[in-house]
Amino acid sequence: MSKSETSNDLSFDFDFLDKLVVGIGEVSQITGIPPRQIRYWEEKGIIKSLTEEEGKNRRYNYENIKRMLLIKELLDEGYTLDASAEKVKKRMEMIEETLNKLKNK
Amino acid sequence: MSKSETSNDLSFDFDFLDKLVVGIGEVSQITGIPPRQIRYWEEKGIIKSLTEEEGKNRRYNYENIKRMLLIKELLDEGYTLDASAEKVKKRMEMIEETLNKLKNK
DNA sequence: TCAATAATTGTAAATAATTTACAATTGCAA
DNA sequence: TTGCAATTGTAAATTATTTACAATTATTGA
Repeated sequence: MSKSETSNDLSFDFDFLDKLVVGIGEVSQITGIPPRQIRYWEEKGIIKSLTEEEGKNRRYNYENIKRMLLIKELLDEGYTLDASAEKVKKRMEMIEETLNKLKNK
Repeated sequence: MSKSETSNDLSFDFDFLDKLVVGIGEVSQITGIPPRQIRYWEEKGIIKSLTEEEGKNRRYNYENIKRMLLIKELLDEGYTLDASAEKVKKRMEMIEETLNKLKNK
């Protein structure tokens, strides 16, 4: 069975995560990070919205959300924003690797 | 390690799916179903938004989205909307069972 | 302590996206 | 061709988000 077909096993969920794109309000609900703070992080270049056009609503994917959650954790641990962002970059690579392994299985 | 802690294994993704809530625009992007059609299905009672207050924007969870995708498939196969919804109900129970097994592992 | 910088927060005005309601259209089977 | 299911169109009102400018709070080194 192809990865893109619907099924009740787990292969579908990875396709789902690939397609998943949400707005700032949803990200805020999911992560507990206020929209204002998300915009600030983006302004600083810590995260990037998928939206290309100016003035349109921001869109984030799973990787973005994951990144924000990790940064939030590190901030709580006492790291600065820049240090957190740096650490997360490395951590993201590990996660990405894990997901890719599972996706191509 | 607790299920709610962040990690680079998969247990996190289930927590993520639990928290995932998206608006109608995002659902439309993810599923390919036009917002107008999603509202129509809701009007008919086929799906239900999480929003309690009238006039506020609709919110959907993972189960809702999965349901819509399954209905869309069955419609393409030639089933009526009501028949699709009925079939999906049973299919959802199987999926729910599978997810619960994995969540509590 | 004081100044400087980092991080966050507040908010008004403009714009984007969604809602409801009423209506029209399309497809199909009896 | 009639009837019903399913979908689609759209205007006006409302909700949510954006940008821009500014203020506030926290931390750190002199």
